[in-house]
Amino acid sequence: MVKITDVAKRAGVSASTVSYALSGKRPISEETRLRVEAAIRELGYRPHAGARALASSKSNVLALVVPLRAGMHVPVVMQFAVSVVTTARKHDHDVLLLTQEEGDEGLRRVADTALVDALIVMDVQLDDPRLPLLRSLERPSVMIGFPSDAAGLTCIDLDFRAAGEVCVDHLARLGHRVVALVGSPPEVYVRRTAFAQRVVQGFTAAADRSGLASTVHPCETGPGAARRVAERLLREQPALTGVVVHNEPVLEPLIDAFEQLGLRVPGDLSVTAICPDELAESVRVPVTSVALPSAEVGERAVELLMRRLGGDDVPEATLLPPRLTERASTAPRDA
Amino acid sequence: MVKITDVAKRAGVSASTVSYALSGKRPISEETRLRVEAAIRELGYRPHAGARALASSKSNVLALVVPLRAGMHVPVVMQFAVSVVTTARKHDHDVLLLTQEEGDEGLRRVADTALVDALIVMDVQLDDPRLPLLRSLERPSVMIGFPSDAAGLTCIDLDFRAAGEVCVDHLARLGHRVVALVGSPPEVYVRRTAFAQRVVQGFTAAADRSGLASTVHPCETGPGAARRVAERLLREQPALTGVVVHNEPVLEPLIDAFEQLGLRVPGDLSVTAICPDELAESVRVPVTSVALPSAEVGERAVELLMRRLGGDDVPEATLLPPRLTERASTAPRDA
DNA sequence: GCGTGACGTCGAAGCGCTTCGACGGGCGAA
DNA sequence: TTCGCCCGTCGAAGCGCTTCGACGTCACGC
Repeated sequence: MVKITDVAKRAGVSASTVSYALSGKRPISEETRLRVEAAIRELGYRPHAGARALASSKSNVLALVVPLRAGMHVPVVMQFAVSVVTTARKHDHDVLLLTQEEGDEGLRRVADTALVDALIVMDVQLDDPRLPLLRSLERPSVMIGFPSDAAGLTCIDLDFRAAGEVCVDHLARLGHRVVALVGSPPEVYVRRTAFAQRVVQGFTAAADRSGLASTVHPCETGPGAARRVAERLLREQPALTGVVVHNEPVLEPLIDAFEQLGLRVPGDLSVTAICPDELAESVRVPVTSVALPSAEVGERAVELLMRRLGGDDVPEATLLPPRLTERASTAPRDA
Repeated sequence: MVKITDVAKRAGVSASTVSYALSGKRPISEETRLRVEAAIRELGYRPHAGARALASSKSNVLALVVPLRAGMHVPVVMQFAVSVVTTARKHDHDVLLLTQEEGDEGLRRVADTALVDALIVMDVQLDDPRLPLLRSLERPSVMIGFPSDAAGLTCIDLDFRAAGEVCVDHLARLGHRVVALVGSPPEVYVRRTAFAQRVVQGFTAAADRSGLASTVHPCETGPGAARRVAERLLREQPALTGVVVHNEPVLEPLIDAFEQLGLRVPGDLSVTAICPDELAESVRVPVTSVALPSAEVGERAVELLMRRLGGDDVPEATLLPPRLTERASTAPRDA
């Protein structure tokens, strides 16, 4: 193994000079720096991560806690993880993968052993049990999602409340008067997962504000469940003309079910969704949707952490405004 | 920060004794060990990961390289990753997440800086460009999938060739004489991804062996593509009664398309798939399938690495035998 | 009764890097 | 010309842990 002293010897300087040439924390003359760089290249030198972490008390590793519970849409989680890794690398950091399963103990372990410098936590619940721990940890963390009490924590997410509102407003503007929300599976609400609740709030508030009749229907995944919800909607709300879907796997089967029940989309029924753009685009009838910007959230989350690691202050709450893209699945009511 | 000397002081022993009590690498009297453990608990001591890595030249971290290219089925990747993390934790290791994107340089970096002790590489191609690097690395690695030349490398995967054979054999046993394989998107073959190729080989070999007429059709994802493939199959092979699907996202749309074209499954057409069990079970007509045992592969991959890190020899190739589960989508030809 | 091990513990020497204080030389200001 | 300062570099002191060799003690066998 080639070490920093080997490089120093070859470049004819001291080890500390090599270190400073690498980190840039002290001025080094152009000439020396070039000699050092050449030596590094010639010897294929790589600083030892552990030694670095020990001496500098910085591991340059971020922890990412991913959820694996029922009702989470996997591609979104994956896309998010990839975006975190990619962004972390831009800042010269790596990412350690933790599962929800490990719980508090896992977070405490990687933080206390100085394995990681900071943490990113996904799938936050309103009353998340990890909050006290995260508050007490001496390392910065960013949560994806908003607990009810976010004081002292850095959080970021799509503004799901606004997303629910935007969907309703869009339908209202098109003249729809009776709307329904097809939501996530029941267990997601039971767990009080923050984002699902907020969509409901936004949806209901916007409907009330515009004087629309509205109902909310949690929905299991799978075509069977989609079919049942569709039938139930038509039975209970015969005047229904606008639907908001916040449940990725059910979106396509639901539209299928409506059409099989004799309703054309968007002729008889306008459908909007809160889901990743790729999904909205790939449905047979491209769906007007509010994008789920997982990549952007991941990127911003890492950047928030980097700023905190750099000692900067960051806003506690970052709410990304919803962006609605009109596609083929919505139309004026009288069209 | 509480360190090992603090623990030592409190327990009235030397630091090395604490270390040995923790690692068990030298005998420690019951009594002393209990005192040390008490001190650790009382002080909330956690060994510093970097210091440990430096002193022992073991980081207790594994690198996992995940693919993010088109045509990969995301839930499978995710399930695999989770199983790797879970198993690694059982062996007191953590997992560093790398993306394919980082390429050779990423692998070399984490290996050479001693950030990780070993590597797991997914989505191996027949002529994978990373092979020379992996061979030259001083750290053990396990590949998920088989390149054409696996000499000197540890590989593990489902036996995809046998999986293709098992599907055909099942159809042949049911009396089907004309079969088709609906495969992964074309780019997967162009990249010469190992597992896709092997399914084709097994499928074709088994069909030839049993004297079945057979064709192979790469297929894009999405309902449109499924529909087009279905139409094409019926046009080109009117006598077709058996289909093998090796393309997760297309499975359900394809069955829909067949039924819309007037073919009942399994009445007119028997369908078998190579896909995760959950998917096969969740289709409207539960599909007879060969399971994709991602969790098991992940677990075994980690265990292979652990044995290699422990200095044991392991077999270069581990092929998991296919396991076919009969469900509702296949029936005798004359039924 | 003494040599021989095994057992249990200690001290010291690193592991490879960062960082702090110091120091010599050059230069601008007085 | 001299003082002071900044630039560029060096040496030494750790960072917190593991591991090696050594040492005292005790039990056992002859």
